[in-house]
Amino acid sequence: MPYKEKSETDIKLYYTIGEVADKFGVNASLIRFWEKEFEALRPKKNATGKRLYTKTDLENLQLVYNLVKIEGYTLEGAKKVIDGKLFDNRKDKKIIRSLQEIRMFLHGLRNAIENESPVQTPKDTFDKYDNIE
Amino acid sequence: MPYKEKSETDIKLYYTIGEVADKFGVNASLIRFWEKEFEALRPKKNATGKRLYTKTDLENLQLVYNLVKIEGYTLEGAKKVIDGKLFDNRKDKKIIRSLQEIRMFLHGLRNAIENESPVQTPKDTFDKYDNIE
DNA sequence: TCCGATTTTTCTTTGTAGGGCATAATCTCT
DNA sequence: AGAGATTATGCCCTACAAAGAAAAATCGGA
Repeated sequence: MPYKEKSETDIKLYYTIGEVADKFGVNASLIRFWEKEFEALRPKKNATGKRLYTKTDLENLQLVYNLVKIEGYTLEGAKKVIDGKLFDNRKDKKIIRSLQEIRMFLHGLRNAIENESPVQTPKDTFDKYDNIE
Repeated sequence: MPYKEKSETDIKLYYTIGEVADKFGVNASLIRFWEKEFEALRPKKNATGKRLYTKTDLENLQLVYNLVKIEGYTLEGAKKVIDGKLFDNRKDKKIIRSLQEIRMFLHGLRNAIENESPVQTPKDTFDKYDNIE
C-alpha cells in the first residue's frame, strides 16, 4: 500500500501531487510554485519528501484556485484576502450596514410587541440573525 | 479661460489628466493605459484631443483603482467584477441570502400587522430595503 | 495687450522589469 | 519504469514607465 492509506471503509486519506494536479486541471509545477507563495498550501511530507495532501489541503488549494484562476486576483491580492485583511469593501459594507439597521429595527419592534401586545412573537426568528457580523 | 471651465460659483467641471494623476498619486501614463483596458475610463476629449475628466470619470477611476491597487485584482479580474460577472462569492452569498430571508419575513409580518392589528405600520421602513439586491 | 521665449503639460509610441508560471536536467524512491 | 523531488533556467505576457514630439500655459518686454 503506497501513500494512499485506506481505512477499512476505503476512504482515501492522502492524495499525491499528481492526483491533485489532475483534479484541478493544472500542472504539478504550479502546485509546487504556489506552495512557495502560500503558507496554507504546505502539505505534510513522508519520510522521503513526497507530498501528502489531505482533504483540508485540497480545500485550501481550492480557495487559492478560485481567487487566482476564477476571480482574477493576483497572487499578492489572494494573500491579502486569505489573511483577512480585506473583504470589508464595496457593496459588502453597504449590505452589512443594512443588516445592522434592520437588526436594530427588529429589536425595537420586538420590544414594542412584547411590551404592548399579546401577539405571539417569533423570537427565534429574530435571534437567528444576531451573530451575522 | 482654458479647460478648467468654471461656473459662477466656481465649481470645476473638468479635470486634466495631470490633476487626476496627482489626486490618485499615480503616473499619468497609467491612467492612459487603463483607459485602453476599461471602457468605463474613456473621458471626453476637447477639440485638440486633450482629455477632460468629469466627477463621474473620477468615480469610475476610483473603482478601478480600488480593485487593482487596493484589493489586488488583475486587470482582467477587475473587468469581471465591473461587468458584474462575479461578486456572488464567498461570504457575500450568505449575507444576501440572509437579507432575502429577512425581507420575506418582514413582508409576512407587515401583512399580518395590516390585516389583524390597528397598530401603526412603519411602511416606508420596510420599503426601504426592497431593492437592496 | 500683443509677441516671442521659456517652461510646463499632454500627446502617442516604444521600451522593459518582473509576475507567473513551464520546461529541462538530474536524482531518489518504490 | 514511472512518479515525484529539487534546482536552474527560460520565457511569455502583464502592467506599467520612459522618451520624444507637440501643444498649452506662463512670463517679460515693448
